[in-house]
This record gives sequence, structure tokens and C-alpha cells, in this order.
Amino acid sequence: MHYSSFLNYINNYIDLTEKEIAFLRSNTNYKKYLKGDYIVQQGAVCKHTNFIISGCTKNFYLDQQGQEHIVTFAIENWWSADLSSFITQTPSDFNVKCIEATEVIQFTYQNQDEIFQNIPKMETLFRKLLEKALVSSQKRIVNNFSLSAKDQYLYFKKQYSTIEQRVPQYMVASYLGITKEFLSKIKTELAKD
Amino acid sequence: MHYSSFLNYINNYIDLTEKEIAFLRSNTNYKKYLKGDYIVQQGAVCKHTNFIISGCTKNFYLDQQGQEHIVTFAIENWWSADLSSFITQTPSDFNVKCIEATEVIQFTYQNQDEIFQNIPKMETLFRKLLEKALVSSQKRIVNNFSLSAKDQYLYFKKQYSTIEQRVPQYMVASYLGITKEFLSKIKTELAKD
DNA sequence: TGAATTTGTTAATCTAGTTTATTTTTTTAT
DNA sequence: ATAAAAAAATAAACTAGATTAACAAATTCA
Repeated sequence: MHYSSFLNYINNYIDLTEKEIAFLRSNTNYKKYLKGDYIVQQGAVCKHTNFIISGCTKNFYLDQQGQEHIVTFAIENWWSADLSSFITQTPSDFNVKCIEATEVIQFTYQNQDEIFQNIPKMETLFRKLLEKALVSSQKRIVNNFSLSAKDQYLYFKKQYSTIEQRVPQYMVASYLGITKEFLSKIKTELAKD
Repeated sequence: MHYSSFLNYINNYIDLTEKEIAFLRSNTNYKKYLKGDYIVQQGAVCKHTNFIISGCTKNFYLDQQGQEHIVTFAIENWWSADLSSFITQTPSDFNVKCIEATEVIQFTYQNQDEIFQNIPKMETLFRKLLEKALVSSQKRIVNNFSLSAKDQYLYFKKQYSTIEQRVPQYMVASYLGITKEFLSKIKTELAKD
């Protein structure tokens, strides 16, 4: 039953036979994390790609001064991993930590490989997901260039209103690359209108 | 003969049969652009993914004030397109322009589709390229967060020394998201050591 | 229920990077 | 070779956002 939302998600993109579904189940596993648990720790290899069934994670990085910088959030029906560490199977520069209790479907690197070999449609799906992820990553770089902190916040709010409502404000500031004090200032200014 | 560097490149990743090579040739085409030519124009659909045989391109965007922001450069053995427009086949927000005379191998969206259907190894190759591109895009976001303009410049110089030598300094500044005046200041400071 | 911890606000001061404007150097085309 | 155009440097005034510090709310949990 853990698989229903995962299979629904897949079903939005491709049709799988019963046999393929069985193969997918036997090459993945379900796991539940508590709030505060780490899925990936800086310095360790990222063993899994995770499809989030429920919950919320942050992918972040600690700079030389020990300051946390959030690179991405992920919620239900999103994917969460440190891609760099996962694809090279080398130690990660990032942490993935649960902001809420989080249920996931996990693929190891070998799982993924076997799935792609046996169900080519799945590789096509992943290619398309990667394309979209790259587009939104590039969009974020562009926004960083050309929008003020205020406009970046408004864009985030518009795009990810669900996330904004679920995570503390200082994490939004970290995601935007500004201080929590400055985000607070922006919000009081916006409230004036 | 135009194809040799392209086929060499492919050959670094996967083995193709003679038949597959023939299929690839018949589903792509060679094109030569002059310095200053646009490969993609803001507002038009990006018709092709381009593999660069020789030359150099910039992928950029004009903001509301008409200011140019360079998102990526591309040189020999790299890929160049506006991915967002290409995958959705909708008008582009970006321009791709040749900084030098540039020779490319072009795939249309249909070409790509047929190639992936007939040569699954090619889809695997593209998936892996997308993974790498996403990793370096995320790396750039992280650098933007945590490095000073000076350190971002040094990182760029280290990673892309060939590009730094080929493009004017004001384009490097645009890529870094700083003004040309400030980059000039950084360089004179660095020269003091 | 209330003490401890986490999260958010306000305000003064500071700084990295921008803007504007002028000058110098390099490149391009004739 | 040289004039015109493009690119780079320099410097003063300015601003978006950071830093520091003190305080106020809201959560958490014994």
C-alpha cells in the first residue's frame, strides 16, 4: 500500500504492465524517517535516490564558517538525493535532512541501473525529469542574476507556496541566499501594501 | 568528414555499430554559423540541440532594463541549446549567439526522439549528460551563495581557463553576475600579489 | 504550567558590489 | 597605417543587503 502514490505518479507519465510494476517493487524499498533524521550526510556516499511519498526534506551545505545554505527543498511527489554523490558514488558535499517525518521509496544505484535496463520507459521518464530539473535550476540562476531579493522572495512564494507554509522563515531565507533579518525586513515592507 | 569529432566524442561513452552511425548521420545535420549569428533568438522556438564541432557560443537573456546576462558559454565538444524551449517546443526566453564562427551538428526534437527509440544507448548517454549538467548547475548556485565575487572569478578561471582566454572580459563579468567595472577592480587587486 | 529552546523582529552600523562618468588601451576595418 | 569602434581601467558617490545586538513571540516538552 506504501507504493500507491508512487505508482500513481509513475502512471502520470508512462504505462507499466503488471510484470513491470512487480519488477519495480522488487527493485526498490520503502523507508520511513523521523523529523530531524538525515537521509544523506556530508562526507558519506549518497546511496539512494528517494521518491517522497509524504513529508519534506531540505538539501543543504555547510560553508567554511559553518553556515547552512539550502540548495533545494523536496515534498510529496518530488525526488530527493544528492545527485552528484549518487551518480559518482563518491562522498557527498551536501546533507539531506527531514524537516518533517518523511516516507520514501528508495532506489540504489544498482536498482536504478537494472530498472533502466529492464524497463527502458523508466529511463525515458528519468531523462525527462532531469531535463525539467535542469531547466528550473537554470531558471534559478537567472533569477539570482536579475531579481532583487524581494522579487526572488515573491517568485519563491508564487512557485512554492506549499513549501513556504511548511518550513520556518529562516530556511526560506537560506534558500534565497539572504539573511533571515533581511527577509523579515522584506516581509514587513510587503505587508505595508 | 564534418562528423569525425562528433563521432569521436560519442565513442568516448558508447560503442556504435556502422548501422547505428549511419542512422545517426541521417538524423542530424551539419551547419556553419558566422561570428555574431544567432542560433536561437528570444521569442522563437529553439528548433535544435547543437553539438559544437568548433567555435564558441553564449546563451544569454535580456532583462527588463535590456541588460544582457550570460547563463552559459559553450565550446568544442559541448552541447548548446535553450533546453527549456527545446523540450517544450515553445518560444524561448534566451538567445544563443556565436561569439566565434561556429560549426555544429544539429538534432531536431523529432531527430532526437527517433534516435532514442532506435539507439537506446544514445538515450542513456543523454541521461548521463543531463545528470552532469544538473550537478554543475547546482554547483553554480552553491558558489553564488557562498563565494565572494573574487572567489567566483577564481573558480571560473580554474574551471574554464580556455573560455576565459577566448571571450571578452565583460562577458565573463556578465556570466559571473557582476559588473565589468567590478571585475576589472578584482583583477587589478589580484595582480598585486 | 512554565522554563527552555526555537523562531521572528527591529534598528544601527557596515561593506561588497553598483552606478555614473571619464580616460586609456586594444581591436577592427579601410 | 590610421581612424573608428570596442573593450578595459580608474575613481567617486551610492545602495542593497550583511552584521551585530537586543528583544519579543511562538513552540516544545518536562
